[in-house]
Amino acid sequence: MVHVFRALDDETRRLVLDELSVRDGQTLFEICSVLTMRHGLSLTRQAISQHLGVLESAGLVVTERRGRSKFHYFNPEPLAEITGRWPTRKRTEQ
Amino acid sequence: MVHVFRALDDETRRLVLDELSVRDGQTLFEICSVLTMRHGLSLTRQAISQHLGVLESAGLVVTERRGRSKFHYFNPEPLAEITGRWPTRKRTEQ
DNA sequence: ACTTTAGGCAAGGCGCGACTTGCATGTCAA
DNA sequence: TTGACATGCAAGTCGCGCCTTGCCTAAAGT
Repeated sequence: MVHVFRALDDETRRLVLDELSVRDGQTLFEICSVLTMRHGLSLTRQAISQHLGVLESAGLVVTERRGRSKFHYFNPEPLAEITGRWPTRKRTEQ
Repeated sequence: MVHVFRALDDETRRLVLDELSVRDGQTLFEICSVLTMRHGLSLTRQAISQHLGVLESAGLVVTERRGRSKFHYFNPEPLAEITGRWPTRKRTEQ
């Protein structure tokens, strides 16, 4: 089980979440190609796969397998832990 | 300049923000002792100092120096980057 | 059955971040 | 000014995370 904060501490994983926000339910290869085309990333398929594993372990991505394809969906629920941990207020006067 | 996501990817730094949320404007030694007492941490003063440096570099902590003391204040503003990056909606149907 | 396609598993390299140790700087009190 | 207090700087160790390479499993097409 990977912590949400650690999952978000990587620009590639954040870009993956960006992409899934635009178009949900993409496969590994689709994510690979769109990351290469639109963001100039040159990573191997395994690298992206490991990133997706981290995101899934953190609960930020849920998957569904159909045949030989695996579809990835963005799940924003764990983000609530971040927004709820600290009160969003202005700093107090000293 | 440290990224907000990286600054938050450390339980010690998150505890520091927790403590500053409870009582703002603490010095390095105060943070050290309260982390040791209340959270069972056994870190050196330098370790905590480096953590505070990361938080300050990320903009999550602002400081003010008076004499030989340095006071640390929690600044929640950078957290907006997290909450604003991804839409908080339920996942679409496939 | 054979090939192609989509993905998984495991080991290794490599760099960076967390932490420590030691010394230096600057401030306040007596 | 001398000593104690609060913090800063720098080098070094060590573990872990990111990425690659290589091989394997399984589903679909022909």
